[in-house]
Amino acid sequence: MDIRTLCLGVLTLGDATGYEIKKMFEDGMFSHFYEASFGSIYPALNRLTEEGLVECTQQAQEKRPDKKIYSLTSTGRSVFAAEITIPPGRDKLRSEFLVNVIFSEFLAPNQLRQVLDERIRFHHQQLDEMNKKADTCGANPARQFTLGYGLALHKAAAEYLTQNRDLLEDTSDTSNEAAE
Amino acid sequence: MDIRTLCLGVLTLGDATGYEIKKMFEDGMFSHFYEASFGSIYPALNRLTEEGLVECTQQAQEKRPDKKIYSLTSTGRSVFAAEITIPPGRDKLRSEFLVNVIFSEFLAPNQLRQVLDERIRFHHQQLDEMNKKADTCGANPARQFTLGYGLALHKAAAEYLTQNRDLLEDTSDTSNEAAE
DNA sequence: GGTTGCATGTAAATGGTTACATGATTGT
DNA sequence: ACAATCATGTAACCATTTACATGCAACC
Repeated sequence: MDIRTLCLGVLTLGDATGYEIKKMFEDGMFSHFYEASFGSIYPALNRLTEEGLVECTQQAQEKRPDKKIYSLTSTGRSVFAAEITIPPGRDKLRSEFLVNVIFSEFLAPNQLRQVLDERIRFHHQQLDEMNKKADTCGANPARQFTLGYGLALHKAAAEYLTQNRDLLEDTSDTSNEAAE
Repeated sequence: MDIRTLCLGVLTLGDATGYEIKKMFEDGMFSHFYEASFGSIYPALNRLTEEGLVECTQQAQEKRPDKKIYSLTSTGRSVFAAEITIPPGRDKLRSEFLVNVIFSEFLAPNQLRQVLDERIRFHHQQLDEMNKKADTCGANPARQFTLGYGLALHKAAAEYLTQNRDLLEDTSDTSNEAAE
């Protein structure tokens, strides 16, 4: 699944500009499980327009570039509907954090502590953010579900890290003794 | 963090061939949070050899290509040690599953059911695999920790999905009534 | 007789990011 | 004064995947 398809998906929720779509990946709905930069979104929208899957109505603005409001065409909608029925592939994850953990013997104790502190702080921050969003998303069950999913996982992660970090940190402490 | 660095990391654990490194990403230690194909590993090892970060001793084999056993040089080890102290970037995730969930109104009820069933099955399978590995990894606290982390997250995910799938599925059922 | 495992590699295509270019407005 | 927000876009670069090429051995 590429950015092109994701853009179609976003537009099923209502018309939007490229800039607004970017925000969905930055703060919005998708921010927790997908990323996309301007450099991929704008070309995607242009290509989708050429292919007739979206339409674009230009809206002149005084001192800024014209705002280009994209909307899904009926072709676009059915292309997306077809795309979304393809069984989802595996999640793709790259976690530098877990690489750090696996190779934590290479880290000084205070560095490891910092990495773990920061990670736990991050999970708590995500929990806060998601709790705030939970009110906003009202009666949409899909958004409630994904938010709940995010909450459940960040909570589990934060708890695991808090409760088990000593497994990692005790060893670095005792490695002097253990080596002797 | 690129495959090059990951290869250095793997080699800190002992000498290995490209083929063996690939297996680490397929079944081994890294399989749960990183992926890599031959097309990235072999060129990475060649480049690392050119740069003097790894060494390669060829081992002739009768009816197969020579086995190339790579080992870390001291330069390689210190380059890796430096690399690993860089604070980890954010996890990069792309979850087609969650895209499916967000846009689940586009799925027929039985398709959605299948997607959720499959996902729950997947988490249980991962739990099984990790439980099996837990015995194998003996006294290495870093591996125990990452495995425990994986177990905690897959468990939380499986539970959340099992307990809350009706949030998604009830709506598709009642959408006929709600629309009327 | 077909698939899996062993073992290496390359070339093309993919799909993205980063950095640049432009520029007013609003908030700190 | 400086950063952030709004708003679009391009070009160079990057890392990686996919598909191909080779080929025997062991298992089912």
